[in-house]
Amino acid sequence: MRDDAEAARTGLDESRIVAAAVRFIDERGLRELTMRRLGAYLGVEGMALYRYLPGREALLDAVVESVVDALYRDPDVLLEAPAGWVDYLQRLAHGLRRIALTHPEVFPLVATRPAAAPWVRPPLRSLRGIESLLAVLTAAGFSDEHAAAVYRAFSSFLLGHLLLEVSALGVETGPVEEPDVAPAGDLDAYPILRRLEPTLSQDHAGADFEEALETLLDRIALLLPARRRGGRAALPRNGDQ
Amino acid sequence: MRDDAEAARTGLDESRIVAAAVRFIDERGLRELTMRRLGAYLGVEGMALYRYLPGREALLDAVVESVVDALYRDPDVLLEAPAGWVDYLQRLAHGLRRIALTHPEVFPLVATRPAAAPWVRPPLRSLRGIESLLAVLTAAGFSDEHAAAVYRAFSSFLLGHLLLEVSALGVETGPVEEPDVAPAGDLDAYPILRRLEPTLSQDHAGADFEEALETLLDRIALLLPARRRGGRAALPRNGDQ
DNA sequence: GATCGCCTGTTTATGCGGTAAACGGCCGGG
DNA sequence: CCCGGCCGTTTACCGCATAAACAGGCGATC
Repeated sequence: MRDDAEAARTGLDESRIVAAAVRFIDERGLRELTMRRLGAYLGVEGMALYRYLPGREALLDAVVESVVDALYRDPDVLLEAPAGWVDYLQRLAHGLRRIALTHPEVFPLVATRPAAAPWVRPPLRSLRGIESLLAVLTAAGFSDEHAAAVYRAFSSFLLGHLLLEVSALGVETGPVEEPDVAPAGDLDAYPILRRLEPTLSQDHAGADFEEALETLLDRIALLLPARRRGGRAALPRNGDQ
Repeated sequence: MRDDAEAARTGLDESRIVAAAVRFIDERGLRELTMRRLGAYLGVEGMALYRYLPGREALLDAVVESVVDALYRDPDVLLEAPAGWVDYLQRLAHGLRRIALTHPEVFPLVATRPAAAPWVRPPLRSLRGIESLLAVLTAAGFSDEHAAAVYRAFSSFLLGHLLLEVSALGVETGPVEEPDVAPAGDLDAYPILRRLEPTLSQDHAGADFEEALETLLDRIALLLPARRRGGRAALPRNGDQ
């Protein structure tokens, strides 16, 4: 059924399969992903994938790893030679945010798939990435305990903000949607919500992310002895409305 | 096949089904939940559930709603008559954390299921809850924009912290686990990780949550004119190590 | 250059999942 | 006493993940 011309284009391979899965999810959503459909997407029967992957779960793990590892291939992020811990955390945060926004259908997987070890905190899932983060922090003068605390705080920050940002993009809604009665028409019982609805619908994701990131960095800087803060976290001015 | 004695215990009902689903998930995990299995759990054929629910998705939605609404049935949370916005946010945060820890297998559902409206930010999923939150904030003197900003910041905070806390409980791991070679034995390539592993494995979730909550509340208080802050967010002392 | 074995993708088959539709018994009102 | 409707059951369908048997082409060996 499948002959020469097709076969040339085919040429399976784990990395090709995973890349196709990522594109498939980006295009059609995670819930559409099926072994058979991914096979068809690659011009192949579904069962062919099992020659390269043990099963569907392994495929999803590989998808997550592939997407997260893009951080270390991104020239803008270059996590290996950072100019100080602040710069490092900023690049890390922006790099992960870029990944989340590039693959909004994949990101929930990055965020919620069970981790390899209990201390691996999504969305920072790569051992190499965590090692690198902790190395930068301890080199910058954070104690082991503080480095661990920063890692925890940073991962919570990223998970909360990015998961909410991508979910606001309307990810994962089924194929056809039912406008039902009216879009957001049942707010009559909730007067404040009704009044604030336009305000709530405004997109502040970028600015919120930046502001929360800066605040977190300031808070982290306070863990360091004053002389090593690099100008960060001077006395906060009060009443800045 | 199923006769009198059994039938007496049966007596289906949407709320009974949803409650059973919550218990089922708590006991066996989300991935074990199946219409047929839930039926069996209730002493009934799987198809019987379809008389009360349109389908599996609707069941999951109802599970989420049921778990979240427990907030408003909890006498410790009493969100209707709060003593000030700080107290309100603290009760809300602690109430949700209690829910997350009581139903760790359900919480990822609360956190990631597509919301009814784009401005509904998990894990705060109930219109009533959001209305109440916004009412308290605006009554306390926050502008509409600030109230919305607080809502956004608070939901990000809760989502990040609670999702990570429950996922650290080892939720959703398959039935049998493969210790494979050794538990966390492949750290040889990551010396800092290896050194910090005991530190990272310590459980700081409760203290981290409290500290991040207090910090967030301080930051929120700065949005108010100084006279309305209720003693919160005085000038932060510097260098508190 | 012919043969053989392996690598790769295909076919076939099993069991389970969600769900539609037809079914049948029981119960309360006429 | 009958009958309609409510409720759970049965039967049936299709798609999914996956195991296992299969086939064809291609390169290595003689």
